[in-house]
Amino acid sequence: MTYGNVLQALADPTRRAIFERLRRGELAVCDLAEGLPVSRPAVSQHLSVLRKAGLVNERRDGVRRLYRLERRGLQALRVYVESFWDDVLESFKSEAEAQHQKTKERGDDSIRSQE
Amino acid sequence: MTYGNVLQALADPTRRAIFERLRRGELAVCDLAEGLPVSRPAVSQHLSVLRKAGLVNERRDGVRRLYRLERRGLQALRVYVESFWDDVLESFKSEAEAQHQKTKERGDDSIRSQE
DNA sequence: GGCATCCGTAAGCATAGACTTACGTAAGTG
DNA sequence: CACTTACGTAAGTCTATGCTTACGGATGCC
Repeated sequence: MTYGNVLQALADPTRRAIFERLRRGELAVCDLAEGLPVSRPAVSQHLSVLRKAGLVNERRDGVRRLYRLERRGLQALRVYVESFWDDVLESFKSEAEAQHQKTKERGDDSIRSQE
Repeated sequence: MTYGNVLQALADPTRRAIFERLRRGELAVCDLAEGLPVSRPAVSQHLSVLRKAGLVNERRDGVRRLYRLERRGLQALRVYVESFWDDVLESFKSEAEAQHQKTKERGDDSIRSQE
């Protein structure tokens, strides 16, 4: 269960649709299936992938199985993205400073010309 | 350029390796290729996908092309994940309260038995 | 001009994976 | 016990896509 699995799980549009549908609360497989353009077994297979990625949880209720969101997967992705985001901001910061330095040396201010 | 494209772009392990290599700063295609288990054209194709997802930027330097991280793609993913994260926390919060309520009604405290 | 380097793209191939239908199983209902 | 409902899984098909080799264009150097 790493962010790699999470990214791969959320890469598929159908799987994202399922995932986002669970945002409002737990749902059974048959309820998830209707409204989606794929068959119920397809939904089951997608749920299996989401579960292995730590994005989804299972709960039995009689003959039905209620699926709901799980924190672990999303948390793993969150940590990955945030740490990356810090690095990106930092690199842009130092880059901007270097650019500013160059500009001062040349004595012009046409940085925005390439935007 | 949506978070869907970003997720799909980062789902591939090779593409993630390229992306993470650019964390330390800009690199040319040939520099990116060595150390990776794929050919240089493959790297070019991956870079094309990353660029279309808004994750990567291009800059020419003589005969070389230097690639560096771009904020747009990662920012789109960040917004998506964070908004989702808020919802997940909220749903867990209300769920915990409901569970607590039930516990009080039954007069026991064995919530943790299923962990 | 002639040559080398760096790169993107086209074409073809092979595997991953998303989907379907068919089937077996578990739980509820009469 | 029959019957229904809800679900997972197996098997097979077909498309998407990641990879390779081959090629052509752009830039720099002599």
